[in-house]
Amino acid sequence: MPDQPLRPSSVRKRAAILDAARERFLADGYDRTSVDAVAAAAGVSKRTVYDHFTDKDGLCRAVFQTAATTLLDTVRRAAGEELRVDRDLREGALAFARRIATGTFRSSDYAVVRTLMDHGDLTGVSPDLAGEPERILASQLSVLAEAGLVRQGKAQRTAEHFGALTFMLALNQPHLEESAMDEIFVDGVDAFVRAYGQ
Amino acid sequence: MPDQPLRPSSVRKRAAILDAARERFLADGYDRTSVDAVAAAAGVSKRTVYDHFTDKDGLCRAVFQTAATTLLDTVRRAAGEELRVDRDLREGALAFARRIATGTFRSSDYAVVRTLMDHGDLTGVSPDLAGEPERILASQLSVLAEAGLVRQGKAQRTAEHFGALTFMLALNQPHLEESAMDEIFVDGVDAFVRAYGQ
DNA sequence: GACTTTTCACACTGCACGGTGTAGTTTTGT
DNA sequence: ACAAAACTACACCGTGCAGTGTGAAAAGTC
Repeated sequence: MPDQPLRPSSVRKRAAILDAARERFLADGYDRTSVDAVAAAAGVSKRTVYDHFTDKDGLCRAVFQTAATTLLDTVRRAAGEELRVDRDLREGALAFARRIATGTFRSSDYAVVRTLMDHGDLTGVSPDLAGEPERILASQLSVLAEAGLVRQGKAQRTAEHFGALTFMLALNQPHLEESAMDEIFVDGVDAFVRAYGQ
Repeated sequence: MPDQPLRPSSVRKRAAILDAARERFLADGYDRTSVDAVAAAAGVSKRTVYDHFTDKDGLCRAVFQTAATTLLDTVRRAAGEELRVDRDLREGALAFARRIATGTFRSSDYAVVRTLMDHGDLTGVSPDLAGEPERILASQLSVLAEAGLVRQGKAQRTAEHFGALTFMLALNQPHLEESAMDEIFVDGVDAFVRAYGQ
């Protein structure tokens, strides 16, 4: 089965469409974004969009899939590498937050996932991705808790609180300067450490 | 100027349209909600909708206006009456959260405001309502801070953290049971008191 | 250079929906 | 009872947009 349509230009165009779609979806929302607009933004014929993705919903699913994958990957890696038992909690938590921000905010993956989540039929795309980042974080926080660095208790809730004090707050603020975002993280981590550190 | 169209039925229909619109907007989003659907849900002719509100955007603004007004009113009253210097912080904060929930979640005012905020031209409807609840809360927290009940510092940020740990978390959870929501509030207030109480 | 795949421009269909016009019917105040 | 105001049913227009068909051009492969 040599059904590998790996024409390099094809791959490039596909990526361009995905990028443009993510950008447009994020800026204008799924409904307000026309496929024509995506095609134009990608510098591609509208027909080509439909050649790569069966319909608008399929395009949406692909964008979501991509963003979700890199998001989860970033969270997993950052959690494992920054939230260590041999490190000061405040320091590690702040580094974690910053890594998520630079790794997913810049490419808008986090925001895109939140934006497209309820919109469209993402059923089956990523099995209950909702709350998955928190679950990953919770599992790592459990490790820290057993080492006595973090207050014992509901790990899931602890993770939710961390996310609320940092990412959620940052995402709910539109037009955010780099410095303002970092201030949110510093303050959020500060409050988190006071509430959950020991 | 006898330009008072205060026909009682007219008032009732107007309210019915507003209610139906809020419900539909919240369930399906602004774009996915057709005026026909609102009219049907309100048990009213489509033409009547356009008689009361010039266009879909006007309807949106009216819904937003209404929700925002009751939201701010509820926050203001609850903050003044529950967050008092002669009361235990945890107790007051929990009562505050619960009052906001029963006062605005049940009628979806909080969620509606957040949903319609970016959508449509709300310019001039409510001058920078974004963050206004937090500002009210911040001002009340300042009072508590001066009484030594709450950690001194950026009052605005403190308010944001309270909101993040309670309302934001509750709103981001769809299909929330009454008991689950209360648990979120209890845990959130708990964390808040540890981080900001003294 | 011959062959295949991919892309493009373009024209076209169908539909959902925002918004209007109108003429008749119901509600309501006096 | 009467007239004004409010409402309804319904037909209608325009538009924006999802999605398709096609045949020719371009890009890439061998």
